[in-house]
Amino acid sequence: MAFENKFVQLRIEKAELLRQSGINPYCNNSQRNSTIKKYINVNSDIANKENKRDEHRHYTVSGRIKLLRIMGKASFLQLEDESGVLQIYVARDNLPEDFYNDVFKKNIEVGDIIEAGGYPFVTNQGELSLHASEFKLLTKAIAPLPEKFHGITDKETRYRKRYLDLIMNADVRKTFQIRSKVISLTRRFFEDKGFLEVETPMMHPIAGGANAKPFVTHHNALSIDRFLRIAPELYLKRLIVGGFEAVFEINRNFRNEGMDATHNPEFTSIEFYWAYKTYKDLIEITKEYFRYLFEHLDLPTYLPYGDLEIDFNKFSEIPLIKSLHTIGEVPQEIVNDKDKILEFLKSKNISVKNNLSLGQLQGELFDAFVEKKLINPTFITEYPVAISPLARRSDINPEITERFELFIAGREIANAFSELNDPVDQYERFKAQVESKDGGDDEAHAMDEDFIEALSYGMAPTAGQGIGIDRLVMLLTNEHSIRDVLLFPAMKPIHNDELHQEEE
RNA sequence: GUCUUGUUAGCUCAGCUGGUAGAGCACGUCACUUUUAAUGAUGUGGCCGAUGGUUCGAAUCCAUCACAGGACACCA
Repeated sequence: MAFENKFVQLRIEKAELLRQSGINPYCNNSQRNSTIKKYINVNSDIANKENKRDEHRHYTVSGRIKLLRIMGKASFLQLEDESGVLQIYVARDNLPEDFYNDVFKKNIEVGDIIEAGGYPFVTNQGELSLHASEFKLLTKAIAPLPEKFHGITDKETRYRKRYLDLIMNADVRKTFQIRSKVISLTRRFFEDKGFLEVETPMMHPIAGGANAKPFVTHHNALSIDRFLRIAPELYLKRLIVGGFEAVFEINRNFRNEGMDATHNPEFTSIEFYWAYKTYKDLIEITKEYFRYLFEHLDLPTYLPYGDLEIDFNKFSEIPLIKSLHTIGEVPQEIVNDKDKILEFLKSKNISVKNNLSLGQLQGELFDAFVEKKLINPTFITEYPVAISPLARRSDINPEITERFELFIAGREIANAFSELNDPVDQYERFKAQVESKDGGDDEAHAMDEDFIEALSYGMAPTAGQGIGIDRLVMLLTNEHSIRDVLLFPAMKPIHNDELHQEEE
């Protein structure tokens, strides 16, 4: 039952007492005329004034009481708004008669949202404060806040009740401010380059554009199932067919897979497509994009990430096959021989699925021996065709594609390629995917004939790229769980009956 | 999915080889007009995650389940 907690009960009683004495505990006529940050900036000169005060100035600030120290006839409280923290000095004799004793001391407590008006002064201890002559309760908090010193540290509570986490942990607010800035800067960067922001469907008849298990939903009026999109790729390419030459979309993708420190069922990515360009141009624009982000976020390009240190000035580039030997230390002579790779993997106790092609095995080698070693930003290029169903073949070597993935701190951050625009080749690759799907690979790409038809009308040579925004923000904020960069990460329901109610 | 560690008051945490449930903060009451996690006195507050088992007796031991953290696997 709601409100059964005894502390909540007590505070509800206080709200009732306030009502009875004519004070609305949820009053909304705020008179705020300054944020706390502005107050602190404007009054930074007070320390140098006579008596360390200026009674001619008057400000009204609002916020949540984070700390309260009642000392008889005077009290100090720490007030926090979005912009900062300010100490308020409240004394009995500066307020209307009986207000301090009957209202303030009895019914105001930590967690309440209040408003205080008064003049700036500096205390004996040297802290700029506000000397209150007006005091108003704006919102009574009936639930007590977590402990004032340790705050809230339990990760489960922090994720399930993010509002509490945000109230108690200023650095968490900071992380999400950076996240917001990254998205806003990303949008501006691409707009300034002449890209058009578009919105493509979230509900797809065929889950395409990536290899992943989709979520399924149902459209009642049409009696058909729809898939939450796993990637916007195929729709964005249709727009290139239609004549838009540079498009991007920043939005959510949904994948019905496991959850861990780097995977949430819904995650945010930017995908952009650029006609008359190749993956080589994407390497350049990616470097430029990172420079732009660091400059506008005002971040040093040498960033710590856990035990690692990442130099965002040091971008390097190496073909996948070459990286197997030079970075992964896989013997040079085996990397192009299926049987020798299988033998090698076996000797390293790495088991792989049966019937993998050479390209897939090279991918396995890369995952096992190279990926984790890529700390500074590294473009791995020239992926095998077998693991790149939507990428254009190299004109020089038809077994590899014009593709790169960007790795930072041992993690994939971006995936890009010159797009496959030969409709017949694309059709054949879909067919190969469908065969491996029939062979048991439930994440293989489905046939999308509508997309093939679109390609048939001709898509200009195009390069396209996807960047995982969540993982990028993790890098920039030194966070090691995707849940720490998602305001409301996916959580299992706490109670069993919630979990199974759908089945009944 | 596997392994592993957790789950005790609103919050942060103790609780040893099984023997009446503990502290700090918060909250109540009292004192205190320049404090800084204010201070001093005093008091209230528990389905010990859930269900079974072992035992004279379980927060503690065992099993199962739920949720969470970490690692691994999967997800190119």
